[in-house]
Amino acid sequence: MTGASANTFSIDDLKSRLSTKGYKLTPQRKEILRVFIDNPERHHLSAEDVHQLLHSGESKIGLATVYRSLELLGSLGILLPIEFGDGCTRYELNTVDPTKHRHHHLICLKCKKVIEFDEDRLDELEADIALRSGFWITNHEVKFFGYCKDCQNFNA
Amino acid sequence: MTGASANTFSIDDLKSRLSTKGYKLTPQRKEILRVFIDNPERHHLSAEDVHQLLHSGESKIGLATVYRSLELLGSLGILLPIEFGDGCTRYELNTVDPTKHRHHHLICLKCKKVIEFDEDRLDELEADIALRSGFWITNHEVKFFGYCKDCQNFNA
DNA sequence: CCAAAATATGATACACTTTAGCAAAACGAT
DNA sequence: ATCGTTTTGCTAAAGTGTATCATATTTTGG
Repeated sequence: MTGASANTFSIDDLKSRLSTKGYKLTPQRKEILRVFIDNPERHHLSAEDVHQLLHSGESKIGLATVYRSLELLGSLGILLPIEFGDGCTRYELNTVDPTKHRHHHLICLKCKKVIEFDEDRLDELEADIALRSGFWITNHEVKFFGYCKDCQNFNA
Repeated sequence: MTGASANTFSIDDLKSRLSTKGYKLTPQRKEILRVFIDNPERHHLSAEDVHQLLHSGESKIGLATVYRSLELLGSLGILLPIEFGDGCTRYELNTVDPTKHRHHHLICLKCKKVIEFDEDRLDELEADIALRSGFWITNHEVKFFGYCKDCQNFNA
């Protein structure tokens, strides 16, 4: 037990996932994954965010490496990319258990606040769509747009 | 009746929506909306797409104006912005009837094909989330990622 | 443990989408 | 028709992400 919750990935998971696909375990990749593991409250991190967080320590990982590593970790299913329409791709830790329900995002159109909502309820719809379309669905993404409690009084 | 389906916006709708908010009706804005109305089979248009389609005619509308108009039409609820993760914001015509169910998008991770699925079934979930979070939800967006019929045999 | 082969990194230049700034033109109300 | 305001078009520039390539590191096989 290395300290990570049983619900998310650990550095050990990283090692095995990399090696089975022929990728190498480098200190940079470890550090980048650690940023996500060690900052459970700061998810939705962009490449620039990760780069800054790393450099606030004593790391000197190049920005290009951050971009490449995030994409790699995404392709391994360790991170999930999300787009909030703010001009950059953000990532969050995936859950280890693939049967686990996903969460949705509510995005305030005024203050840009993003809050999470822990309920899925899309299994039935997903199964139906897969059946009718012939798609093999591997993931889904749901976003609700609107105005949060603090902002909804100020819209004409 | 100007020829547009009763389900989508017409140039007349554009005029009234603009004037009630103090915006002006310009030929550029009319032409840009017309691109969407006249190309029902080509939706999911990016600013660059619209610019190209306009210039394949005899129009010489500047790219910056296209960007500004798309954002304006989006804020008026005439167009809906969508992000497919291909590096640009795309737009599609909104439906006039706000109670009309929205459609979802299935995105093939291999060939990048986007197909639409005409079923919503999120009303209950949306109402539940609105109640619990205090959000006033104005829109939602659902995307399913996976592999289409043609591509799902080639993934290890 | 060492050496060779393959992969990864870092720095920089580059591509691409989108925004900002400003002078000139166009809209619409009087 | 005139005036005030908005809009356009051009161009420069910001910002995110990718390509290149020499150098460094990891892994594998001896």
